[in-house]
Amino acid sequence: MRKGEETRTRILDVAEAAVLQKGFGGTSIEELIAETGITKSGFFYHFKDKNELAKALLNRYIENDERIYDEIFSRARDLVDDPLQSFLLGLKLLSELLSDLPNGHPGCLVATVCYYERLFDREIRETNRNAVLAWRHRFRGMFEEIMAVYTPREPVHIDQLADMVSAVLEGGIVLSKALKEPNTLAEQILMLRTFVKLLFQPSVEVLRA
Amino acid sequence: MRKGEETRTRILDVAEAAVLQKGFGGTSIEELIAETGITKSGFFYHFKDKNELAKALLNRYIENDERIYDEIFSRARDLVDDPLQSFLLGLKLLSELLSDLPNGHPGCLVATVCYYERLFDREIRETNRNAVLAWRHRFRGMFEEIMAVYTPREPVHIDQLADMVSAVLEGGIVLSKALKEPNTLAEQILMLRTFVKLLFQPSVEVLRA
DNA sequence: GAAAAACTGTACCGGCGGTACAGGAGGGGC
DNA sequence: GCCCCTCCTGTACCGCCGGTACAGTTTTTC
Repeated sequence: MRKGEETRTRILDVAEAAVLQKGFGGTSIEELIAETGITKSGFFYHFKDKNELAKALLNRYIENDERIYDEIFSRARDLVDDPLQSFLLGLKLLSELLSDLPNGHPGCLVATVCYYERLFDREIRETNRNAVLAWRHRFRGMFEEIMAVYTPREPVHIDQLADMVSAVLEGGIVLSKALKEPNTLAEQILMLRTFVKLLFQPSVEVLRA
Repeated sequence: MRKGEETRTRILDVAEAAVLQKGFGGTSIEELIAETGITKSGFFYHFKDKNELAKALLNRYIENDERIYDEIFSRARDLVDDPLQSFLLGLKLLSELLSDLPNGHPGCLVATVCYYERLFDREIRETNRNAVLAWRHRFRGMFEEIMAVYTPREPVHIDQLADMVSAVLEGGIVLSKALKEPNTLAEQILMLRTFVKLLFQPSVEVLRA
């Protein structure tokens, strides 16, 4: 019971790194068992096929992802009262966390899955979709709190605004990986921060009035 | 000579659609030749291996991509004189073009390649990197023209601002695909447009003064 | 110490990427 | 009318990989 979990985790660790570098189709089971130091039979004891591995990988990734956002934004919430300032601080903390990653962001499994849709069953695609909807829900909640206090200087749809956070994150990851510039992702988060600031912060002129 | 080009193009067409749906690793040569109606020998006459296919695919994709941006933004340039208004119009045209795609954006090969890095040789990764740098260069040029006339309301690095266009595009594609909501991409472009507008347009308050 | 969990070993299948090589159809130039 | 070049087809083969099957063994847990 306990030992099994550990091996399973080790397989998932190796698999996650491999999949983010080579995609699902480019990652062979043989290579995973070689690196994990397990036999093929051992692998199939834990996962009945590659699809099941993908499912476990994606679920674990999403859980971890959610946990990180929970931590960052609840910490920002604790430090600052105002919802706008708290969100801006959260983005700052996020960008710092991302720029502290030594080799850059390893890649997002949700993006990997969406570029592999036809290879997986409906359950995985549904899980993936729900992960993006959860991001939307999370950021939407934050923008609702902000909009209860501030009025945006331009009309925006709140869901689209929430999605923009996810979009800049995903896009930033792609750029960072393609450019081999780890910092690009953190910089993009800060660009997004500038946008949110501009959108909600009363202008100097208004304050003067 | 003529016939060969045609077959080659047909292979690339089939391969591009397949790769964007299943990734490189998930796309088999056998399936490509089945759909193209060609034999395996015929395929290898045109491309000596999968890596060469990837190279041709990526180069063609990038060229086409550049062509589309050229058309859209030069058209916007013709219609409007002011560099800011011209860029905003370009984003509008781009979002319209994207929302007119019946099945949504099929996916970006540059993103696919960056999630497959370890599978390809250095040449392909370099090509991919240069494609992203070309986007940066393109949008940087536009923002330079804008900044010659307008002053941003918040301090921004011009390269990061240029990268944000690419980031929102790439991120929007990921979200659109994952959510199965074709419109999300177009909406994100318009969100970016709102940002650029806010960043450069003199506020109402200033105009009143 | 027994039962259950967590594996190992072996043998096998079919699909796929890739190689090799021989040969043929069709068109353009001489 | 012949030749050569491009553009393929056909056949045979290799080794890797995903996956199956299943019997046997070690390790953990209670």
